[in-house]
Amino acid sequence: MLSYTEENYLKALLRITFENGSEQVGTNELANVLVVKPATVNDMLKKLKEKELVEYKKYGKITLTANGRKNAIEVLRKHRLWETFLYEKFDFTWDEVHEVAEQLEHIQSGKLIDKLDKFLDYPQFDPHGDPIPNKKGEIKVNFKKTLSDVEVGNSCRMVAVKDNSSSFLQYVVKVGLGINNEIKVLSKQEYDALLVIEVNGVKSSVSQKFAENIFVVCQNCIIGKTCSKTKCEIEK
Amino acid sequence: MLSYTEENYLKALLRITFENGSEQVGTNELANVLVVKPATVNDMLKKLKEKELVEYKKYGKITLTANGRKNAIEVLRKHRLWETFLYEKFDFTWDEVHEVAEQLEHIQSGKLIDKLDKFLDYPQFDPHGDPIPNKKGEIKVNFKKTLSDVEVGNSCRMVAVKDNSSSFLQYVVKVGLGINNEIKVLSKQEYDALLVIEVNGVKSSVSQKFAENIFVVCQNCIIGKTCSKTKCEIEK
DNA sequence: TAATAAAGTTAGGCTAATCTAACATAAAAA
DNA sequence: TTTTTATGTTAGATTAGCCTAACTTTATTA
Repeated sequence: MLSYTEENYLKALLRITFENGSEQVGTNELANVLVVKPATVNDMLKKLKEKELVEYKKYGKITLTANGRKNAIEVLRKHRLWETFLYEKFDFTWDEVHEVAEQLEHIQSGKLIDKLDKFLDYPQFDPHGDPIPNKKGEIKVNFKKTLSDVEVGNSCRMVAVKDNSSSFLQYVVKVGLGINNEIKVLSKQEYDALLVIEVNGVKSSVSQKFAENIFVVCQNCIIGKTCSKTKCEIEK
Repeated sequence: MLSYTEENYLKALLRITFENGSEQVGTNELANVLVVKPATVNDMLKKLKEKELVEYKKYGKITLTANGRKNAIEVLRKHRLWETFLYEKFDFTWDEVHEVAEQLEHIQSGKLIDKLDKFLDYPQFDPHGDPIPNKKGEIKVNFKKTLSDVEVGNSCRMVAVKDNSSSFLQYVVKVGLGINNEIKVLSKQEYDALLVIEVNGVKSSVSQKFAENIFVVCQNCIIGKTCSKTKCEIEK
């Protein structure tokens, strides 16, 4: 059984791994994320190494073991399921869910999580558009890509906007776009990256600048299988 | 902000208070309930006294202050709301809810509890038939009375049985009784305490022995206002 | 009422998780 | 390649919550 604190260390390691697109994590980096001193991280690392949850050598980088990763993903799964629950069932806003989910993610009960998952009808993404690991520990890819990262021929789903100016938002509406809309990228101009997209059967042309301000997720890849940080190798 | 452990001490004090029908709690008693050593309780008591959550003198008895009681009731409220949630929404059984609620009761979020309360439609009793304190901290009485404790002319609600033998349970069914049924006590024979009760409009006679094996709650009294442990002063 | 038992307290120790301050190593820059 | 900076480590201390063992006070009972 892992302590509340140990779980947080593993979760932070996983998060950094995702953000960096690399398995290698530094002591200071981890200390920053957890808001503790590097010395503290060092102590904990010894314990986690002892328990075979991380691998690291003196002055080297930290990586999660398979078992450490499994535990971290389990915590992440709980966190994101609870966020989804709070958002959908209890009218919490985007900014409110995180803090409470930080606490709820440590509740120990397999049955509770299974029931929660079922209750929410097995959601794949949390309210922030981040993917929820499934029971097997598989995670759909979501690197906070923008529409401009999507390859020609592929589809994605809009989850958020980067620019919140009203002029931009009005433009978004005009194109017929909204949260959760499926967007297919039909073509991309080589010269200026002008995109032709299709939303609800309607085709539109949008500039690169526009595309860079639309956050999307691609729902078809599992981390570690076919996707990298910048490129998403979908076969639909 | 109270720690997880401090909350548990306060909750245990409140629980003992209810069970004893007295505000006076002993160190060993508390240690037994919390499954720690008396010395540990002693240490914690100093801290709780310092924070003005309990009152006690050396070698004396422990009592909750108004503030300590308020905090304890808040934890109890959360515990019982979560039990109700697990039971009603997630198909947990009676025996499963407690362990998980022990964890959930420490989640800090006023909004969460308000929404939970609303989501469950402001329940007054948890799955065990124990009363859920309302937002103001008022608790409806429930001393795990049996049907034989109910005064003539009063009504109560069946919440459990004491005897689990099949012969008894078959008798219960025959009388038309079940969990959550409203029971009105119409009369009581002085000589042998034979009761005439009414359930769903049907009158039956039951023996004292039978009545002593039916747990009921009376839903109309607030602790500290009109009720004592053995007698429930209802004005309906 | 004196002896015994029960209840409560104190002192000293342990572990998990944190800190500061000083030190060691690796990486970057001059 | 040497110096400087960034990164990582160690030692020693602190706090919360727990323990055991020895002691003190209160309650019980012979």
